[in-house]
Amino acid sequence: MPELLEIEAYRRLFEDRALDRRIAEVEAPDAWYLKEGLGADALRDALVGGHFSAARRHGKLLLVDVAGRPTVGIRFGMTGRLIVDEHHALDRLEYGSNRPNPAWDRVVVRFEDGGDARVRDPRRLGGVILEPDTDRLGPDAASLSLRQVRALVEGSRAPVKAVLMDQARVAGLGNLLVDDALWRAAIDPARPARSLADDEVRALHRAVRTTLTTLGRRGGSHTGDLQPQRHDGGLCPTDGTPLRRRRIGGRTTYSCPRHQR
DNA sequence: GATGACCTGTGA
DNA sequence: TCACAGGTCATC
Repeated sequence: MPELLEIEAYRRLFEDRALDRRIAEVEAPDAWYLKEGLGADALRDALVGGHFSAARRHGKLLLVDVAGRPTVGIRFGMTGRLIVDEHHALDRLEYGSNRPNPAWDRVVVRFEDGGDARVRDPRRLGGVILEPDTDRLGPDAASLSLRQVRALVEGSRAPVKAVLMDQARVAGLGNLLVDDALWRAAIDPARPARSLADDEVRALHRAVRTTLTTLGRRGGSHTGDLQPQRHDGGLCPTDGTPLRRRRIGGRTTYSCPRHQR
């Protein structure tokens, strides 16, 4: 599913290929996909005749600026993809369908030059918003400071995993990235956040950075060390211990009962 | 803060 | 045929 790393890949694709092209037409056949009262007509009015001037990202939210017009926000849910002129940002998407099916195109922006940018989302869990509000998102996980990690875990008795996945506290981390980061930090995902000692907070901060750079280099959230072991009988890549499977923060969680404490 | 609903393709 | 995947939101 798209987490911070995938959205960043979408952002780069958009920046590389969709900027400064005059928008001729907008198709939004799925009214469900337009959020917060936005209608197909309003989206069309906001875009047609303009051009995209920048692509930004905050957590898992992609923000595309339109020169002199309102910004468009795109959320990709867990199966959403961005396609520009038949170019995909990713080879495959974990848990998403990798079959091409134009019926899953929820929003298509056609450029005057004949190309287009489209959001393809089989499961319709994503959505497009006009002038999205980013105030309710925490700091972006890609530039998280040690001080911010300290503030994050301070005072919360929720499982540290739930805290890391709470987009209001820190934006961009999803189930897979969090499991991999906690595995790297050797911290049990179920630990109350505020029970972390200072050296564990440091380890967590380091682990989030390492996870993002390492998996980013490998090509996405699904390239984690834990990923091949996310199944019955999966083993810890460090010490070979059978992994534990639980539900924490409402999500399936894999962790090593031996070295994650 | 935890839980279930939303949505639907996939694989057993 | 059905459990399962999980980002987000409403509700408890």
